[in-house]
Amino acid sequence: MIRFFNTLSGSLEEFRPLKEGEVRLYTCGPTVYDYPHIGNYRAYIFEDLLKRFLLLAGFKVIHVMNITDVDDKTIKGAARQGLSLQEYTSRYIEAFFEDLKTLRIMPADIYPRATEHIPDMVRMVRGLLDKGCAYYKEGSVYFSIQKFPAYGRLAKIDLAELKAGARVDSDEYEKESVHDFALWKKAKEGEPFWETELGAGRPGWHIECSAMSTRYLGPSIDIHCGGIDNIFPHHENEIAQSEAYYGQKFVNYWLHCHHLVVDGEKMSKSKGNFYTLRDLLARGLNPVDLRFFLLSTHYRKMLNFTFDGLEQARASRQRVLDFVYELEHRTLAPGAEPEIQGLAEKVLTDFKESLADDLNISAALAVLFDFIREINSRLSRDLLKQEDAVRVLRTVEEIDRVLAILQERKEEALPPELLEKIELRQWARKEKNFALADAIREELRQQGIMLEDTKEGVRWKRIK
RNA sequence: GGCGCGGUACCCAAGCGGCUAAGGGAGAGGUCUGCAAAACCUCGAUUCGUCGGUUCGAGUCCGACCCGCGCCUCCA
Repeated sequence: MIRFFNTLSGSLEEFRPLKEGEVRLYTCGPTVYDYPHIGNYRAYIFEDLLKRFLLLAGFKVIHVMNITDVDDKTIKGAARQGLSLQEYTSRYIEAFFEDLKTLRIMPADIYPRATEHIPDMVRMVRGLLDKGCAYYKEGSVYFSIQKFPAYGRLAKIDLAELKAGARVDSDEYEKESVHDFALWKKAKEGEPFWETELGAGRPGWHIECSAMSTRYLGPSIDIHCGGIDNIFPHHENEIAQSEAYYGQKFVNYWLHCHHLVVDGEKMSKSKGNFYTLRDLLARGLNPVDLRFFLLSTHYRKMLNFTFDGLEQARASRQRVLDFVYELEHRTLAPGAEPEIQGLAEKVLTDFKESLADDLNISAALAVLFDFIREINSRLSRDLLKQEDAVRVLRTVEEIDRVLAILQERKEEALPPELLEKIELRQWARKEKNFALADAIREELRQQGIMLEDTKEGVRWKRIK
């Protein structure tokens, strides 16, 4: 049984897709006004874990992720640099896709862009106006939350308490009630706009997700994800629009990822306390280590980013890599031990079951590490045969369909002059000229190559 | 003020009423090795923010309190 924590009910629920064996997944994507920071990627990596788990569990997954390429920030950014909106955003879109690849995040099936779905949004806004759930005010269209009694259910916000008080709304447009939100914003001097039946203007932020998710996934979908900060008002508003328009339940399971914090404070653009993936790559970080770091803490738990934490993740992942390396390079006796097959099967089952429990990654990783220790132990006692090693490797690779933290298959080639040095060192060792041998090893270490002497011969790996 | 999250070993982190409180990192000792590295073995919280309560039995449920954080405004 698969269980997820549904923000809507505030509790764990058994997961049942609308259509047997298929999952319709919508995840809130980036607003492409800048390079995303690694906090943003925590959310995308959580969604990647979810998706990969569902695939491993045998579901067909239809995944849509939007790209917000028109909003206040993109408009401002483009204007500042004297670029067209499209020129400005295309850079960041490209960078985003590059980052996804770097972090081994599986691509969505469709990446709809707001600017390419204006008609869908207009149609919805028109419909909401017709139903009396929206109104015009000085050329803009607003959703009237009074017309949607369930408003506040997701965020558990009481409308009465939302009244006037608290904070000042920074929106520059006029509306009837403070918490009504813009569906369509009237064109402003010097800003991009679309000439539509609603008048000249551009869409509000929330409507795009409603329009684009229903466009590709239908009016009701299985899972909708995002960061915890999207709950209110973004997702609350999406529910209001979509359900008011279609008259049926919009999303069955809302899954939200907690924040990445740095020094105990939320990482965010406005606070300036953020790192982009590029920042970290420039520091020599291995992106897959970052992936593992972001992946290995449960998605509903706040994660504190520190370089020490990153180092711990690196070391932890290295243990898995060393294990795989060992299995691939050890010379073993032919045949198979009887218990290995059962053990491998149990590991896979336990791994899946752990994840089935609201993506309990800690438990899942514990299964993997227990397995590694068990096999290593047999390895050191010469209790593993050739066929066992193959089976164990296959199991780890199966697990890695979800984790995606293993080394790339291709063997990296070392420059010939380095290979020559390794040869020379082998000769020196044979001659018992250990001073020379150690000097060469040290020299290679300086160049980021670590040598290990094993019964099977020398092997090298990159450090860092 | 309202809503919500977290406080488990030196660090990260599972556990959601009951076998000896997972797992990873770091550390200590040992085995192997020319030396390293990796791996293996052993050690490491009589204790789970504090104080009460419920229970035969509580990190695990209830209450109060302390500490840290998030949302209520664009934000993953």
